[in-house]
Amino acid sequence: MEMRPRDEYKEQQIRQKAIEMIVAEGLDGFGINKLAKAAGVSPATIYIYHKDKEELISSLCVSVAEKMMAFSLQNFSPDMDFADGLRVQWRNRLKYFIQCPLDMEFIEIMRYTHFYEKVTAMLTVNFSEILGAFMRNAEGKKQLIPLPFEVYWAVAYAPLYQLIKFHNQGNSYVNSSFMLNDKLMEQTLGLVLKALKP
Amino acid sequence: MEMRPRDEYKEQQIRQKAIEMIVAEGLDGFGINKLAKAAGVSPATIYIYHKDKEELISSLCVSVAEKMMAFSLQNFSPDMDFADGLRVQWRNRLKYFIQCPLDMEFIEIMRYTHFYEKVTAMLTVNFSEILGAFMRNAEGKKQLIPLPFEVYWAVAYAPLYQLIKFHNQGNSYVNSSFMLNDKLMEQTLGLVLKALKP
DNA sequence: CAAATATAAGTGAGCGTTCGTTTATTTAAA
DNA sequence: TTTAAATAAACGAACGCTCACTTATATTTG
Repeated sequence: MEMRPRDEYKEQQIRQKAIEMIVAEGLDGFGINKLAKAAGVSPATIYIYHKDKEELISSLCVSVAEKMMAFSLQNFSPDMDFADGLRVQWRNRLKYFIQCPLDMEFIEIMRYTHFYEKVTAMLTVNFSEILGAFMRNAEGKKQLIPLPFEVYWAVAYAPLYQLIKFHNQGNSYVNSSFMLNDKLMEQTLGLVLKALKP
Repeated sequence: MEMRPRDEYKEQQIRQKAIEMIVAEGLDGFGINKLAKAAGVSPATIYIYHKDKEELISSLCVSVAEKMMAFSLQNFSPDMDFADGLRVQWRNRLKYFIQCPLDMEFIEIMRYTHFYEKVTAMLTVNFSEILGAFMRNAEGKKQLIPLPFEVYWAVAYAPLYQLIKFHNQGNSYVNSSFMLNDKLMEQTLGLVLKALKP
């Protein structure tokens, strides 16, 4: 006298198709009934796994952000040499965006919605502890100019994200077909290190 | 036998409240009936000035982008010295975001919707001509390392946008209250110039 | 110089549709 | 048989948008 087990594949499809739909059509083009059709389930099935639309999207944000952070910190330690540590982080983010391009775009869309507060709250804990420590260590070793955290972050990471943006939208302001590769990343990282080293 | 003149204030209110609403609640929280109430007009009045919801939003994107570009190119010329030219651009963008913070956030929200294609098309024309020329001139004068346009852009502008982002959301990953000011901007610009100069 | 007229601005009510969500029922594993 | 998963159908609410109508203004008319 036991219960019928959940079909994990269905929940997986719901999550996958939801991200695809939001990336393709934006948050305003996203709907529960549409999602149900795309995922091949009944609308009511979605409500077995999620309280409501709000909670579904929040849940997606959190799980994607967790995956991104796990990627980002692979083979990384706060006491690495500055140039090595920054290179590892850049490589990890590039690897993540090549392996999960939809996730990257999904997070960028969410950044300007009220959902992002939950992501920020999570990222703050980890990034402030680990990356804050990395920054302070590098400063101590005289491998990094002492800077306010925001200035450091803006110079150290924003250029990479901009390159990824150009890549994702397939073009920049002048090139009609831009593709990010290892050589371009390495060149940009070189400039950033030049800026940040004493 | 003449006509009743349009009340320009009404159209102005429609546009203003639309931007406020989208910034506050996102594209999915935006609606024609809600907008009509906020602007103090009838829903039907909106359709005197705009074909439909799509055209209204497109029109907002274009006019905001035009205003932003006009700001951005004030007192700027492609044949300025590199450091001076870049400083003028940074100052202009900062001035714009202080003077029109809603516009800035509006554009950022729109960046990840299908409306942004129209903005990109417009920006491409101007930015590629004027800023492309600025970059080539600076290279010719040996004031800028020769770089692919995307790498240049990512290093030269992305850090400023990141600082503005931190400011707009009121906090970064570690600071619970971050405010961008001239001194921080100048410090960051210094790093960027260091990276880009030969 | 009113009063009448023509024109377009502007509106309230409500159309048909789509939305997020729920209910009544069936299906499948234990 | 029991339990929960899963669904098809349908709900009220909210949506974008339109229609029949009123209001305001510039001109023409007497």
